[in-house]
Amino acid sequence: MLSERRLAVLRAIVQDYVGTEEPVGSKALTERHNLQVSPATVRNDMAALEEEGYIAQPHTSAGRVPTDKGYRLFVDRLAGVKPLSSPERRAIQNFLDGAVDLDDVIARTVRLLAQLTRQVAVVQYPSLSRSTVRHVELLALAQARVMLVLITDTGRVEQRMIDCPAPLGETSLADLRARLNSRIVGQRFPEVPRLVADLPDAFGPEERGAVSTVLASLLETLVEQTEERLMIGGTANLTRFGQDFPLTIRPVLEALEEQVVLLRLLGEAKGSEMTVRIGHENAHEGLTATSVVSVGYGSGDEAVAKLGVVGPTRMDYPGTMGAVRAVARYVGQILAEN
Amino acid sequence: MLSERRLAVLRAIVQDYVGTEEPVGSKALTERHNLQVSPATVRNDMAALEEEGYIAQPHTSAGRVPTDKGYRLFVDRLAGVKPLSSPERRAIQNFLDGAVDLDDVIARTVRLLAQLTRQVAVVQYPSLSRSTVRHVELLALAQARVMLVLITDTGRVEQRMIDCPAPLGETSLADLRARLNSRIVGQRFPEVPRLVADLPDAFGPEERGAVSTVLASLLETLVEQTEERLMIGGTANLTRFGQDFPLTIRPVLEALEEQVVLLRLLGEAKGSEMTVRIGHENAHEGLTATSVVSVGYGSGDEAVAKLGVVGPTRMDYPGTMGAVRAVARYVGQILAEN
DNA sequence: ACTGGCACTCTGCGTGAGCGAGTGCCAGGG
DNA sequence: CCCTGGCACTCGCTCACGCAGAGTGCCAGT
Repeated sequence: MLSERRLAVLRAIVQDYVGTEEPVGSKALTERHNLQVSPATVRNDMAALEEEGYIAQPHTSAGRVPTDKGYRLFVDRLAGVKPLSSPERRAIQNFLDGAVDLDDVIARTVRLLAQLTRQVAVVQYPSLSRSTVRHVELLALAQARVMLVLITDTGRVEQRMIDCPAPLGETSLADLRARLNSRIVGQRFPEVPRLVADLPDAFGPEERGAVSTVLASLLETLVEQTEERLMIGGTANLTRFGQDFPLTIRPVLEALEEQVVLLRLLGEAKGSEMTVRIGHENAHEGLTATSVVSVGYGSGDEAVAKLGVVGPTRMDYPGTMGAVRAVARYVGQILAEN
Repeated sequence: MLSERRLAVLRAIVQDYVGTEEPVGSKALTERHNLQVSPATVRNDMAALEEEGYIAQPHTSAGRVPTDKGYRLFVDRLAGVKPLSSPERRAIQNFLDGAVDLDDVIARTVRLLAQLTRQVAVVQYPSLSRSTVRHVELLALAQARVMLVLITDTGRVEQRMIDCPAPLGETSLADLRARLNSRIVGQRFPEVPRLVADLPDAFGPEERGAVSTVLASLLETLVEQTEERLMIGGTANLTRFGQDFPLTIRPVLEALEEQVVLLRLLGEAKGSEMTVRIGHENAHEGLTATSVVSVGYGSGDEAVAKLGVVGPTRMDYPGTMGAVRAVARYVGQILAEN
């Protein structure tokens, strides 16, 4: 168990390192933070912290740098979440209030987060699997061609073209539309297949094929579109990463383009809690030098999607966490108002 | 006027520099390209080319590097468009054929272009202003709440929520829907306002307000969504830019995030012709070290949007132009099939 | 248990020499 | 008139050297 003072030393190291981006030595520590002890004492503490794996020195006779484990301890026990200043809060609200539709909300959120944290922002579109159906629309485009439009409670719209095996009359289409909507509006996506299974039985034999095709397409849309989408912004902030560019930045950019990776990253965090993944905890080669701060957001009490930022492990955790949390809250409000 | 051989020297310089990324000297030139003259002669030619502003030397007694003007000449007169190999063509077709909807087509196109050219790819969504209306749908979500869904001939879907001043009956809504569609389906967006101007007159006084609100919203959607969208990919390729990273890559990333800038860039190129903008021709501070190769694409003879790549001025122009043109063609085909 | 002192170990930076690539110019030859 | 070979010159790059400066570890003293 680490003494109180050693924790204080670790905290000071993290804070200084985040600020200066340079290994921090014992003398500088005693000067900048009034620890009330001499550099020599701090050195002993640092030796102990290093022994435990919380800090490391890049080379002999250089200052110390926090390890992933050190950041972990810092985040878990030493740092709070720094609330935003009220001008910042006002700015968020103003910025988000101007949004006109879901795409716009997401786009604004990304820009906002990137600006606020000066890091790369990632926002997941509200997941279809957790949202409910608001409306299904069927449009006859041509003889045997139908367009399916699906509207969710979060305002997301998905469409799909369907070629039917046989033409479907206007009245049958209207009938199907009415039946579909009465059954599945307000329902969650995973419920839908069960609820529509027997629908073809309500139609005549010559139309049953077309109806089945439409339903199959609907289910397919539900499944396929459950695959989630992301929006990313603030990649220019990666240039503030460090100086050994090509080696650090390249894999990060590659990882960011692999949406699958990001989705897994966001998805792994359970529930809507704020989650911080530090360095190697990310289980992705390109991201071992980055931390991911993520949190769920949603219109109600439950999270419909996640958002977060990706930055160097050497980041301002309290500030970043504060910004992420605040933005998530406001986005939730905006969605609820819709 | 430059002699034939001097043009050959310029071509050789560009090709070598693109390959090696290092200033190229007279000796290396005579060795790699069989120019049939001695280094000394080449030196004289180089001096002349430098005099004319086509090449420059980074420092005294270093090799020569093409200037923007040199690249310009190279692109205009010295280089053709390199056609893709047939395996490449097949790969394009296979890759694009798997797309299920418009979003998917765009996403795949971006990845494809980025992979093929190893540069940053930019694809513009089919512009609403150049496309026609396929269908308008009106859905009553609640008493006085209507959702407007607009479907274009390129498969794009835009939706919008409308709060009406007074409830609009189901039959009136159906009536409005039918009238709207019969008037504007198949029409181009700019025509729409004229075509629907007198529609409210067909309704009774108590509904006219609601109808006007809906129409206003429709027109607003047309205007607002004419604002074009982009998809970007392959930013990881920026790391191959050069070694003085932070200074070159940062402004480029920033420019890429400013969609307005990119849209202007793509938009400036007239018609659907292939356009190459080199370095300072881009008229954007962050992009003076980059070239943009763009071309229009569309389902018919006319371009509905543009796509292109952004890369260092030192790029393989013939290859890049070939890839861009080929991809644009295939995307056009895919859209036409839809 | 903390402190002051001391010797030690590195990294980083500036200096200077040597090398090599490349140039410009000039005189000579087809 | 144009091309060629030769020659002196200019720089940028790399490496070795040396010197500070910062930081550490350890030990003896309070």
